[in-house]
Amino acid sequence: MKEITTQQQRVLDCIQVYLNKTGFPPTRADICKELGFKSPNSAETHLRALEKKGFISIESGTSRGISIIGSSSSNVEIQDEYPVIGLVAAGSPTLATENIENKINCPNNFFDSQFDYFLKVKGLSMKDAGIMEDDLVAVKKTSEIKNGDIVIARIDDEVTIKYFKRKSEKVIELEAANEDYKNIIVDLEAEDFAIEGKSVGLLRKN
Amino acid sequence: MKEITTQQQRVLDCIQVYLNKTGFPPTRADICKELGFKSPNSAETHLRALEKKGFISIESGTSRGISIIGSSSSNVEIQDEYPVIGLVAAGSPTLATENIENKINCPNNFFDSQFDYFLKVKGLSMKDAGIMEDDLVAVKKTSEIKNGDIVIARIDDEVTIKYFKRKSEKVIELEAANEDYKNIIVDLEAEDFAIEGKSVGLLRKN
DNA sequence: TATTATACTGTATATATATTCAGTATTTAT
DNA sequence: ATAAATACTGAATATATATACAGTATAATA
Repeated sequence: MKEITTQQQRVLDCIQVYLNKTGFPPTRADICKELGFKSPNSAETHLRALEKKGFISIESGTSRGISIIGSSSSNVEIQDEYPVIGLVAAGSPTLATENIENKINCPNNFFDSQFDYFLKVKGLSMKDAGIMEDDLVAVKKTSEIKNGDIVIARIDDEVTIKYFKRKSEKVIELEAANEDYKNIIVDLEAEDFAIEGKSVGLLRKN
Repeated sequence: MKEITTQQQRVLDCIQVYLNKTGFPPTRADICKELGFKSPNSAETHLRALEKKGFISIESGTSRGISIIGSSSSNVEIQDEYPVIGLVAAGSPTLATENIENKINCPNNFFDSQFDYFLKVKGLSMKDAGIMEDDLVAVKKTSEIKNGDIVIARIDDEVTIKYFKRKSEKVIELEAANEDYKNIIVDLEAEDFAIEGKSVGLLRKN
């Protein structure tokens, strides 16, 4: 992407604003009116410059045939709705309607990794990892877990959030980040154990 | 919103698909071509029906002047761009371009209160409040502060994030949430003190 | 120094496009 | 039983719009 001049930026912004306001792109005349140009050719030449530099594409012979490249339809950021699920002591954090406390809109690339839902944390077992009561942990449903990951794990019917540490082929330690809580040793052969997902981010509303 | 017929739904879908593909709405002729109609009036009457039922709006006398109501542009939630500012030991966290590390898109009602920027935290002075190194604190520029609020304060040229506690008319205590750090007593008459804002939320990217 | 890019005004025009009018037919309410 | 809504074809037209052409002027580049 080449350099953009001040005037070209104004034209580009004008297109975006017009799109946000009306839902369709402006004509040359619309741009002139908005930016105070007196000739449609002023808009035309700026549009051609923006096209040449790769900021927009222009469909030839088409009214309002302007589209901003890397924006809107071919959206970089897609806004999605994510459910907030309460961390209940018993039972899996399922996405069933009755478990959904509310929903939060945020871009789907908001955290470094894709995620599936927010988990509302109860208790202070991960206090030293900076995870406090009522914090919303962004959970990605996955079983690809590394040592040191913060996981949402289920043992029998109990769900917890803890650090993951593999001790051996058949033993996993779930480590709390609070000395008041004790770690959990899981024998994979003796217990019903499952990884619900892992934390990829955190959100706190004061 | 009234009932929609099968054909009207096809036209509505066609508009959406065309928008996603090109970035601008279709003409009557475009719709005909896509759906196999042989007269532009076929599209016209469907469009008028969709308008009457409140699914779209049509700008009179305007080419491609169709916008889908309750979609994209007329979004209920407004997505905004917020700068991320590094917490530097010296100097105010100004919104000058050179201080902006990057930008984050999120809805403007994301936290319970409006905010102005994200502050990237350095150090662990607020560890026990669940604020860790590199966490992004959503800061609202305000001087309306209550005791117990987490504030971004400046003393002379040093900026810190601490709990706010008013000791007397002219003395304020800035309290750390980490026993390894000592609290700061500010004499308002002796020092150059300012509240840059307060924390209204937190964001952490793992 | 010549050339290219930027930044405009002003006029003109082919055509892309919305929109109306005249029909026909079927289905759904009243 | 009649009106209204749906679902089309087909033709006509006023105008909205892209786009080319003719200029002028300044700044940047080679």
